[in-house]
This record gives sequence, C-alpha cells and structure tokens, in this order.
Amino acid sequence: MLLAQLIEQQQERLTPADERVVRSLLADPLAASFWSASEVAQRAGVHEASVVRLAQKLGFRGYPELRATLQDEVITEVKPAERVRRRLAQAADDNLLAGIVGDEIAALQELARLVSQDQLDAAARLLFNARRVALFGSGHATALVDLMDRRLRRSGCATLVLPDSARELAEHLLAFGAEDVLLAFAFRSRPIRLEPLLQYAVEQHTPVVLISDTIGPLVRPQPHLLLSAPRGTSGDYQTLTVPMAICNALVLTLARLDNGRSLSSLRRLETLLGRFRDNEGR
Amino acid sequence: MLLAQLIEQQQERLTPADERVVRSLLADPLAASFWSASEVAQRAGVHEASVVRLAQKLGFRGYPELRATLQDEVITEVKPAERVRRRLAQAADDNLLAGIVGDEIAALQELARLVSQDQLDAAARLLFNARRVALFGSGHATALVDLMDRRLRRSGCATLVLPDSARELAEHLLAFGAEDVLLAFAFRSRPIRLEPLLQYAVEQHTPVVLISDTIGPLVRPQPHLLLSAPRGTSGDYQTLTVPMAICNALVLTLARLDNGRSLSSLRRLETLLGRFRDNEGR
DNA sequence: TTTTTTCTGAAATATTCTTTGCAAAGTTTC
DNA sequence: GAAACTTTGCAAAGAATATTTCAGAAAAAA
Repeated sequence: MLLAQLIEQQQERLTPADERVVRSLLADPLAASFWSASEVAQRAGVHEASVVRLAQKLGFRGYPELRATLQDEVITEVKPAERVRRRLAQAADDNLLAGIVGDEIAALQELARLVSQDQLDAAARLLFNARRVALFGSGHATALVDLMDRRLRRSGCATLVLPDSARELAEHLLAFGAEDVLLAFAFRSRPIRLEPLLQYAVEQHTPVVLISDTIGPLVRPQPHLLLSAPRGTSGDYQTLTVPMAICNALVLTLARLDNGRSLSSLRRLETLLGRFRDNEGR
Repeated sequence: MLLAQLIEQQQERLTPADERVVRSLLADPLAASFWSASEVAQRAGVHEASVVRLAQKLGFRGYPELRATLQDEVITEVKPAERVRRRLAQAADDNLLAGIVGDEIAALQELARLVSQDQLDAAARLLFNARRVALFGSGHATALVDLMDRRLRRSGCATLVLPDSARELAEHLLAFGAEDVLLAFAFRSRPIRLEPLLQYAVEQHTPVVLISDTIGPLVRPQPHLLLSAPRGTSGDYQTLTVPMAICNALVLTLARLDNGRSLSSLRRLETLLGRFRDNEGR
C-alpha cells in the first residue's frame, strides 16, 4: 500500500510530533527516501525516537521498513519502464509483448536524455569526412553492423565491415589510417577483439566512434566519441532497440549534414539498380 | 561532477573488481542510490572492501559520499522542474534523435494493440514443433534474419538461413518439407523471391510465419500466421524497431513455452563455448 | 625464475544508525 | 486536584554499515 494512503488511514491517531514527521516525508518523498531516521527527525524538529515510533504506528516493523516502502514508490514512479508498463500492461505477466514494448519505450525515453544532438553531429561529421568507415561488432551486434553497412553505403560512405577472426581482422587493418574512421559496437558481453582494435586505432590516429550500452564508459582505450545509453531488457536478454535508434539518428544526421551527397548518391543508386536489376529484390 | 564522468576519467586505474562494481552501479543508478556498500558488493560479486576502495579511488571520502552523489543526481534528474526543462530543451526542431524516439515510441504503442499474445503463442508453438526453421528476408530484413538465427539457435532450434540468390535458394529448398517451418520477413519493398517461396511452401505443406509491416495483409499466398504492424519512420526510411520487438517477443514466448529445452540448450552452449573459447569473444 | 608490486578477501575495528526503556511533561478523566 | 494515560526527549544498548589492517594470491617487472 502507498505510504500516503497508510497515513491517511491512521490520521486520527497521529500525535503532533507524528504529524510533523509525516509532513516532512510527504513534502518531498523523493529526497525523504534517502534520509535516515535522525535526518528526518532533525528536519521535522522532533526526536528520532518519534520517527521510529511513527513507523511502528503505521504498521512497519521499524523505520528502515518504512523507508524501503518509500523507495519502492519512488522507483515505480520514476522509472519510465515501470510507468509505461503499468499503463500498457494490465496483466503484464502473460502478455510478453506488452512487457517488451513497455521496456523498450522506457529505454528509448532514457536514450533521448542521455545522448545529445551535439554528440550525433560530431559523430556524423567524423563519418562524413572519412575516407572509409570501418565497422566492427561481434555477437548480436553484427545485426547492427549489417544495418549500418547498408545505410552508410546508401549515403555515399565507403564502408568496410571488419571480420571477427583474428587473422582476417589483422589483414584488413593493414591499410588503416588517420583518414579512416572506425565505427564500433560494444555491448555487455564485450567482444574480446575490441580492445586491441581500439589500441591499434589509437596508434594509427584513427578516430573511433563507439556505440554502446552501460559498459561504454568502461571501454578502453577511450574512443573519440562515445554514444551510449542503457538498453531495454526483454526477459533475460537485452535488445538492440536503443543502439539501433542511435544508428538511425546518426544516419539521419549524416544526411542532413550533407543533403547534396546523400541525395546524389541515392540518385546514382537508382541508376545503378537499373543495370543490375537481377540481383536485388525490389 | 557526474559519477559516470568521474568513472570515465579514472577508467585506467580501475581493477577488475572495481569494474564489476562500476557496472552494477551504472546498470541501474536509481536503485543503486539506495544500496549499502555490502549490498553493492553482493550484487557485483565482490567483497565490500572493494566497494569502499573504489569510492575512495574515485575521490570520495568513503562509500556514503559516493552514494550521496548518486542520490543528488537522481534528485536533480527526477525533480519535476528539471524534467520540464529537459522536455522543452529537446523539443527543438533540430534534435533528430528526439524525433526518432518519439516516432518509435508511437509505433511501439500501436504494436501492442495490433499483435496479440495469442498470435505469438501460436507462432511459437509452430517454431517449437518444427524440425528445422528456415529464415528468409532480404534487404534490411537480413539484419533481423541474422538476429533470429542466433536467438533461435540459442533456444535449441535447428535453423537454416535461406540465401537470396535464385539458384542457391532453389538448392536449399529441395529438402524442405511439412515438418519444417518458414519464418519470413516482408517489408515495404517486398522481396521479389518471396512470392514463389511462399507458393512453394504451400505446395510442400510447410507452415509459414510472416513478420511484416503494413504490406503484410497483401502478401499472397497467405501465410499461416501473420504478425504485422506498421513500422516507425525516421525521416524518409522506416526502422526495424517494431518488427524487432515482435521477434523478441516471439523468442521469449518460445522460451516460456518450453523452459526445459531453452534452458538446457543454454547450458549446453556454455559447455561448448568452453571448448571453442578461442573463436568467440567472452 | 625471483622479486616486486598490485589486488583481493577475511577479520577486526570504528562508525553510524536504530531501537527501546525510562522519566518528565503534558492531557484527560473522574 | 489527583490518578491514569499519552506524548516526548534522553540516553544507552543493540544492530547495521563502513573502514582499515593484514595476509595471501595474482600479476607485472626484473
């Protein structure tokens, strides 16, 4: 039950001191959820014992239990995931799709907060000026590499998908220079080859753009540009929705950066398609 | 200064234990802001002493000081005034990311209305009982094929990725029967090979699950099961977020359908990984 | 290899937080 | 106005949390 409701119920049994405590708690529940009993007491101008006794009067075993309730409320209220889920999923338990949708929406909202357009502009500018864009990702990230490979090529970038095997990777890196850019993906299960690859990029003065989740800040050596935000979770595993949104935004930003090239390369694509009509579905 | 920034700065001095702690904290900062040192330690799987030492390494006098910083961040982030300010700031026209996020969210909400859990259950049951699952998609859909290929294999399904070229496709189809299932993707630019492929599936009595967007209902011959919802749009092109969410829900439903197989195949995967350790990143 | 340094966990210690018994002050009831 | 009851603050005991020290293990350097 919500703390506020609990208090309402017991309202008549509240002493003056209780009331002062309650007032402090309800005035700023978020901050209050962090306070210790003595902190509450100080703010309410009562003795800490009164705080403890109020908690007990409200049916808690002690003050920490009251605070835990407050914390739960804060979390369910603040966490976009929880909010959306409550709104969407009546019976989220057996409606898996609703649960996923809720999580994804929450994660996307977070994303809009964490990654700024400035960062995207900077990244797009790097890609735009690159002679070639090398793409690297392993595990599930290959799906994103695939996607970006297509999109970037359509925008007129010369791309190069780096393989995952050590030998081939090394071979591809030979012609790697400061005019190129490395666009890499790193998610929770960090690919083993990423570190040496970044190291190499540093040595070659190749700018690196890293798209990542919460492990982003831990990746070393540090990339030039880090675009990272926590991913949505579906059950046990994490989804690619958030990094994909970053990718999409990046491609759009790139297109805006240079209407000319993107458009003309699309036009040329049309022409070329005519000639190879046989290979690609329409 | 923000904790994440602080961590980024000190990154190079972080030990493995430090890193585990950092991961736990960054993965869910809101919840983490309530945790005690020993709670953090438990979640990160390290000793509490390591938590204290990390706090000190980051420049705090002790763990409580670190937590207080985290709490401050939560508060300033969550306070209504801040939220409003942020929402206004991002409403700016040139923030492409915000626009994309908005579109995606709208599309996801639609999805939750259009595809039912019953449909997912039916689809999952088909996949579960299949001898092999053949995957087909072209163009951007290959990213999803790639994704589903991995996920389904992890769940213990035998998969087969169908190639796009006419000859190879024909070759793969020879051993195609009624015990198999075809999982196909069809988006706005309908792949040219899809129609004959579906036709063939009908002749072979192979069940077909089609994941699609608005063109879904137009595809014929009609698939056994159609999971379709309009996709979000970013600028000119359409994104894969919605079909990807369908895929994720499908895999989750499949896992729930048979905890046994999914779990045991994951366990066997672990064992196998040990043997091939060299090939894959951790 | 050996030496040195760094890292980590266990245990001891210190600190902070919470609870409770008690007594004084204030209220209510008779 | 006195007895019974309630409320409150104080202080000390008790619990939890945080910090430090130390020793062994692991990694790096010699």
